[in-house]
Amino acid sequence: MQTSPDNDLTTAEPSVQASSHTTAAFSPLYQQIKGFILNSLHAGEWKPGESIPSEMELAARFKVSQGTVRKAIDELASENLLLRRQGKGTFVATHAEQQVQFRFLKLVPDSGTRGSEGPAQRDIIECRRSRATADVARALALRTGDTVLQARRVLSFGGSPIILEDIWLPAAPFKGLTADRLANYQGPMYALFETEFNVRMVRAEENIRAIPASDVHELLLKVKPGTPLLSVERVAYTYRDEPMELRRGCYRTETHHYHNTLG
Amino acid sequence: MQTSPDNDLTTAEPSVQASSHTTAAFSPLYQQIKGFILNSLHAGEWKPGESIPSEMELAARFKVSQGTVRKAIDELASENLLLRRQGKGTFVATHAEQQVQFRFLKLVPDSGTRGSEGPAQRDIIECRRSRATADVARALALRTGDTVLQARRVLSFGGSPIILEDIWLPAAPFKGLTADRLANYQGPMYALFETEFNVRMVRAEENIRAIPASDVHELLLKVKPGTPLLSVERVAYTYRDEPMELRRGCYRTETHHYHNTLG
DNA sequence: TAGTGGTCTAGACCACATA
DNA sequence: ATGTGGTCTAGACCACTAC
Repeated sequence: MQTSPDNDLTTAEPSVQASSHTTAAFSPLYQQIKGFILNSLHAGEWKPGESIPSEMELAARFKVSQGTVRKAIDELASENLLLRRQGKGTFVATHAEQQVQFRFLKLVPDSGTRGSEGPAQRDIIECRRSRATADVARALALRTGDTVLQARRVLSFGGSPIILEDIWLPAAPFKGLTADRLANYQGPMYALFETEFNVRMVRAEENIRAIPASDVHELLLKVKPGTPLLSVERVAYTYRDEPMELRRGCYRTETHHYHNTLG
Repeated sequence: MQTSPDNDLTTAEPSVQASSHTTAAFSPLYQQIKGFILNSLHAGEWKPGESIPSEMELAARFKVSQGTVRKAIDELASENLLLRRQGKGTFVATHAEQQVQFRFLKLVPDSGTRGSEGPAQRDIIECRRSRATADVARALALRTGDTVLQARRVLSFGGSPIILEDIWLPAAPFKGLTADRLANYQGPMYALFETEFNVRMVRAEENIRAIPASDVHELLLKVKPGTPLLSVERVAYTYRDEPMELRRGCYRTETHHYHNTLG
């Protein structure tokens, strides 16, 4: 069986495991189901916040048992791509929820919890289209000179400027995003990407160093030149491991620290 | 059924889910199995590197189906406490394996892979018994003044001193560990803890900041005072979430960086 | 050949949410 | 009352490892 006519989805259905010959191309059924679900997520068929079909329905659609679908969903849930809610259904994870609001921001105040300082203040310093330099292009899998959107902003907590961030986005996937829209948007930036451009950040890599503050930092973060700052370079990826954002942050760590858990 | 006489284990068997009344004390069978396995690991019944009983045997022992045991083991494997090897069995994870040698060290060279600079050199600067200060006691869940083992060492890569580490261990669980033994031991420190003291580090929390180098750093890391360094404070935990090690590291980040993955 | 973990199924019952 | 995900079972077959 390759495809079934009663399947209303436009994408190709995963072919059922061929147990007649044990070649190297073997892939477990549940992995194929998982790949199919990933495709649908990537295609935007099910949007962040929405529910996906029930396990029973997916099982019927793929002509496998509920347990096999369950195992595929289990893995996607453990990767934070899906969210299971007993009695309600399985939902596409989103950055818009309060819980996962700061899933990618590891800087926390030394005392108190996040948010105990009141709401963060965000000041856009700069926002424009530009050309990718060699290192920006490499991080975003572009070519040098390709158009990118660039933004610079300062995040303040408790009235003090703590974070200076430079952000680069590839222009193509964010077609229609104006500097103005970015500057005026209130709310999590990753939520904007989801709702307006169907770009969901699912994973990120960060490289961290200690660097001395420059004149720019003195101006924007109100620190003396030479003050040690945490330099955090982040590349965020979407469903298919496509790099979609480069972010370079400079964190003041006199009153905050970067918290990490090692499993 | 509470316990069965044919169970040869000394520890209490998990009581089977009481489905007759749905109280708040409900806990799934597989969670109880998981707890039992955790107990055995904590008690040192199965040692790091050894295999645990097969799924079938555990299922028979607990009088549950293989699938229920499998789910318990699945979770423990995903938490890196157990390691499954198809055809061979399930093994207690260990820090002695080459793969997971540096599971807790996130500092990597900017170019090349870890180890491309040749083997790390470790120089013990100091190693002695002392009394816990207030902050050390708090981190290790001790009382101020309790005896701790303290060590200071420098790690060099490619001939350059990169890391200065101060390590504190509670004296009680490491009874018999002499400063001499620590200083002369070759190999991963966490492997020594496992084999000699049945203390396995399964999890750690790190708090990171940027700090200026002091005179001590100038002496031991060969940097100018004021040079930004990465300050990494780590508390490592064993099976029952007991804090067992406090480690304060200062990393030079001119040629290395701290790498982190955000899920 | 035997034993291990890995996949898959079919069906039962439970807990939770909603109508 | 119905539908969802959560747990548990019993059994089949496959893939890998070791003897």
